[in-house]
Amino acid sequence: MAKITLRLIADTLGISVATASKALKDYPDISQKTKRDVKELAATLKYKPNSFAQSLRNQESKIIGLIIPEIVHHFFANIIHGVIKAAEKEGYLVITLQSDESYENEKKQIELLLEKNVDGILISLAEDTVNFKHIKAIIDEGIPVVLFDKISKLIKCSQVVIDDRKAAFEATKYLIDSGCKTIAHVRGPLKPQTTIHRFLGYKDAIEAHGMIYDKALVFEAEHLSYEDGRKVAKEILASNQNIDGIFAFTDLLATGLLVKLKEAGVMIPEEVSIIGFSNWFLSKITSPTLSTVNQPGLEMGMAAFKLLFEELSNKKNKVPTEFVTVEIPTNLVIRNSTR
Amino acid sequence: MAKITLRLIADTLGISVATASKALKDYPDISQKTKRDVKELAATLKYKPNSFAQSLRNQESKIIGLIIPEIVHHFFANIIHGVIKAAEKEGYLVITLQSDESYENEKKQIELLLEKNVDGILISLAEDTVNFKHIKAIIDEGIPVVLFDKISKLIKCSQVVIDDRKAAFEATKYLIDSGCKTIAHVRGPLKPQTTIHRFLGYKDAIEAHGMIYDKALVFEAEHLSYEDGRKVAKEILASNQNIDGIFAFTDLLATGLLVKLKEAGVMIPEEVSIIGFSNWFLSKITSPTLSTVNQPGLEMGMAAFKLLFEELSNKKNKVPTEFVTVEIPTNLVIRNSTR
DNA sequence: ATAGCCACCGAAATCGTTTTCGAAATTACG
DNA sequence: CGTAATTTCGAAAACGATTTCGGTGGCTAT
Repeated sequence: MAKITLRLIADTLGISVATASKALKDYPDISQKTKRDVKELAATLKYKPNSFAQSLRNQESKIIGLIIPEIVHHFFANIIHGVIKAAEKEGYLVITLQSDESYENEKKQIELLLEKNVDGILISLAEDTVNFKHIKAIIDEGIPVVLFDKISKLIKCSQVVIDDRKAAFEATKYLIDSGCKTIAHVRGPLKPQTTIHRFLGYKDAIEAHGMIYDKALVFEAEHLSYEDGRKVAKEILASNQNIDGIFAFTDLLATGLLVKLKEAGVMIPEEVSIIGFSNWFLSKITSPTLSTVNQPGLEMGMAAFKLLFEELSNKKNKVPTEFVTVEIPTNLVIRNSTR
Repeated sequence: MAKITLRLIADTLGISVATASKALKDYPDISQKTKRDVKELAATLKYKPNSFAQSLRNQESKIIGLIIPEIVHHFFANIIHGVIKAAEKEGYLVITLQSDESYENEKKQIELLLEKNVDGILISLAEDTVNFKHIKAIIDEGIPVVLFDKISKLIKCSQVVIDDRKAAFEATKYLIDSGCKTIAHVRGPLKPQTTIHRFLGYKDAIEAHGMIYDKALVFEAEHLSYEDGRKVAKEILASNQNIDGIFAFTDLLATGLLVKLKEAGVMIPEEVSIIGFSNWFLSKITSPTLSTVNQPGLEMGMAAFKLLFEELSNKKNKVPTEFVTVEIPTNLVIRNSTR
């Protein structure tokens, strides 16, 4: 069976390709009858315009790229879902790529996406990425880029973030308000920029409530893993500081802390309150269930696409885009690991 | 700045577009000098072939589609990762779409992918999908399709699966071998076809080891949720059957069971052994940690792409493909919820 | 009859790359 | 020197859809 092209439709109807094309797109200079005929035939033949030809002609692919550090990750999976969902609504499809937190991969993958002529790119920066030339280069080429979550203020483009500092402040404040007197913070390694923000939020809250910030109450986990949560729990137990509240950098750490402390006979939350960060799936199934800060991945993904979409539309209409930074609100999810 | 096209390169070098094109692709009928010149200029101008034009000419997009029921899901996230990884190696990019377990969405999304002229499609069928006309239709159109995980034997194409029945058999056998005398099975709703296979594996194992299959030991969870795991745990407690081993349809159910039983004072695994299915992330952080069947998503994703890639290559070389069903081996992961 | 004005339609250029086929230029060889 | 065999190149035809810019032909108004 032959391919269904405009040519075929035109020939069987005895009209020109141009007329057929215009009929399908409701050009005003085509008679009603011709339009009907063309549309009918197109429908019965199940004509699908060849996207390559369309893209070549219109210089747009209706495909966007999405680069994230890690796919198998509750938060990023939510991001992917949000992006795909929002994109589908506007007729865009999404090519997803994983950078593995590597700058080199990130660079390579941007190339791959550009080779496929995606209309725009959504990126959450890899931990390794300290140099932004590769991002700036594509922006200069006129390809719209929107950054989300792992962003850099040094890059001039629209961004989607949460206010880590404020969220950390709220979490710590909750511990204080619920009666904790000696509150520890378990932070992550230096690499993710969020580490410092959440730490500062913790410090802000301590100091804003008449308590004294004490360096000895800040513990560092080498990796953001369950195992390292357990390790830090041991340190906390050994430190003999009467800690009765812990704000952990992320749920996974918090879970490690929680389980290890429980194993050591500590009552959660009666003796020690624990609050995590991200609201991963697992926080619903620890025992006790984990209080945490909800980091809304779905909303962030959707917001990121919307920004990109606007920029794409502006570009088509030759309207300049002014870059904005959208902040997605977080919220405390109080469960049973806090008083 | 003007676009970098072959035309531009050809003009500045005073040669024809045809020659420039051939020089870049090392055609034997181009002199070394010309090749050098063209390649050099292309490099300094950062020439990137326009993929639309290439696709239009070559009738291939080097993009494949991936449709899964749910992105935010540990197993499927692994699948996505595997597919993307394997595809990237062969120069393919992946458009991912989520069917939300809906047949209608699945149909629509296949259309979207076809409109974008993907070279092939990878699908894990939605629960709602009982009719396979839409899949057969695209196969008949000559678009390679590979099914994985949620498959149907009624569709003639390559598939990637695990042997649910065998895996369930092994899991139940482990319970028996470790001394359990009264083993319950918590199954899911009827919709996922795997429900029946895992149930049969359980039954096989019971009967193969001189035990008597007892319907009263099979509990049905309405949804595959943590909450429903807890609900079933209550039923189990109320049933007074001296159950000392449970094989659950999936880790989430198992976790609900585990937590609720523990809350009720049951010692895990001393009094009741529990084994789940899938080896989700959460099985590493329950307490006790959960024994389970590892369902290797990454490998399945990679295998699925490889099958598709072979079929794509065959198609290019006009070699017919014979469809195969690849079975990815599962393995027991014994942790602390079993004796 | 001529001009003016519609309503419809189509030829052709364009998007950028690939590949066939033939032509030109050069070399080899009897 | 003439002919054959190589090299080396380019014109042109795809691949399909879109859109501009003119055409027709038919009708009305003067």
